[in-house]
Amino acid sequence: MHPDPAEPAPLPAFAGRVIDLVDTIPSGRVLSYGDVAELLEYGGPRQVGQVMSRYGSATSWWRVVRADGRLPQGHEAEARARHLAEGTPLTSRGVDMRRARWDGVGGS
DNA sequence: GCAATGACTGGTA
DNA sequence: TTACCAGCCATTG
Repeated sequence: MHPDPAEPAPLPAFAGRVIDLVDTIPSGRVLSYGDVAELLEYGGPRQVGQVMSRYGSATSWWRVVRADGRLPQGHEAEARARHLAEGTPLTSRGVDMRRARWDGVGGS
């Protein structure tokens, strides 16, 4: 293989997968951090959170929430506004996981 | 190479 | 119901 000198994005392998998957989440649906790690068959929820913290701004980060439906720590208000605009099922706590959780396959 | 970090999770009190 | 604790594991310093 030839090393490509024009590679400005030395992203960690995991980061690229996370961003790609998050970008695939349909509007109005969400995944938990643990779900993302499980679908990627790699790492864990903490690793997904770290990727979002660093590179999340480049994708629909608000569609990734905590397993209990709470919004990302430190971005609750902003995420909430995004979900309201997309029509995501919400509860008083955050996202209604029973209705908004995406299975990663397209099944409603 | 080693130690600490973190947009987490599930279980227990 | 809420609050706290230990485990988790790639990435970063």
